[in-house]
Amino acid sequence: MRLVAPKKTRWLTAREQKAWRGYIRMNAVLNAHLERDLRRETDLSMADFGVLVELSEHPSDRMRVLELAKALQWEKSRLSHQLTRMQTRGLVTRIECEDDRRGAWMQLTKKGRATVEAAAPLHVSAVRRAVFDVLSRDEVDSLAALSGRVVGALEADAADD
Amino acid sequence: MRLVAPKKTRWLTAREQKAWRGYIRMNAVLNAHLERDLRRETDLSMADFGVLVELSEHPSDRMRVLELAKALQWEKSRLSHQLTRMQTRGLVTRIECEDDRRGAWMQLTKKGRATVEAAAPLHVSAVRRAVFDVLSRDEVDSLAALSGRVVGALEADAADD
DNA sequence: GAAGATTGATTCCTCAATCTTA
DNA sequence: TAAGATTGAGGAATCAATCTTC
Repeated sequence: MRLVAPKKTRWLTAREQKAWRGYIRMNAVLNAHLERDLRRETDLSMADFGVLVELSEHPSDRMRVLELAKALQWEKSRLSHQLTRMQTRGLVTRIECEDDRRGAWMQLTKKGRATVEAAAPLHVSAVRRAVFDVLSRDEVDSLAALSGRVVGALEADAADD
Repeated sequence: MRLVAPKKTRWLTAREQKAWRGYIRMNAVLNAHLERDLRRETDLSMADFGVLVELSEHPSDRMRVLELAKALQWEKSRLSHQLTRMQTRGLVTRIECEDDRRGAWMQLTKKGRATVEAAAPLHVSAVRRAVFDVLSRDEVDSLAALSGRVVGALEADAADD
């Protein structure tokens, strides 16, 4: 026998719904826009670009696979498939890891670095036009703050396992 | 011969970078979390759920395919494939359109309605816990406002074609 | 057995081509 | 010819299973 009543659903208030639907829609529209733009200008997907940027910001243009997966918040198998494809395109190479022979380093190639350096300004411009030219200073700060809070809470939860 | 110097890239300022990276990460983390949660609890993907919700909010639980595509901001072929799968699972049915024989209505089945009604409270709770329990009133309003602005600008641009 | 990573099957998304009716 | 919609092929993402080294 149940000792407590089933918890009644707390639906979203009108203002919460407005925020949530807005966020969902911004996501869909913005992603689609940036993806198309990047593909048109550079022959890279956002996924490709994300990997390249991450690598390019690390010492010697290289990272351990798992480290990269964590940075991108990707499943490791997704990353593995992605890296295989990028390898055949000559954007990255796999390097054996000396001290831990299970693991591997992913290294940006010359072509990979040239590609990301060519793509970055174009992508930044697209982001600027779509987002930062449109938002006020306060809105920008608020976006940073609220993103940090949501991510922080979720990661704190995930730590309780 | 070029008459103007190549436009120098206006990189993101520190605060803009913070906001942008935060947003990207929130996206990744939040999507992954909500997707997993919904799948675990209901055997529905976010894509499935989105379609069901949209239909359930329209008169007679039905919509024209293109109308649905626009509401979800999806490519029509993606939607078509998705609907085919959902049809085989018995969540929706296709109904011929009387006045325009090219088109079709998508109709929520009984099972579809039951499914979305069971899933909705669970999903809302997940969203509330991850987002709205964490944000202040001002942040919620700001999220709504900034989303609206970004979407508005992008759609205004798209109209210039 | 667990950690680091890959593979294969399946599902899902995108692009271009197609089909039918307006 | 265009609008509403589907199809098929190929590329990308997920899940479970696997392989190797710790």
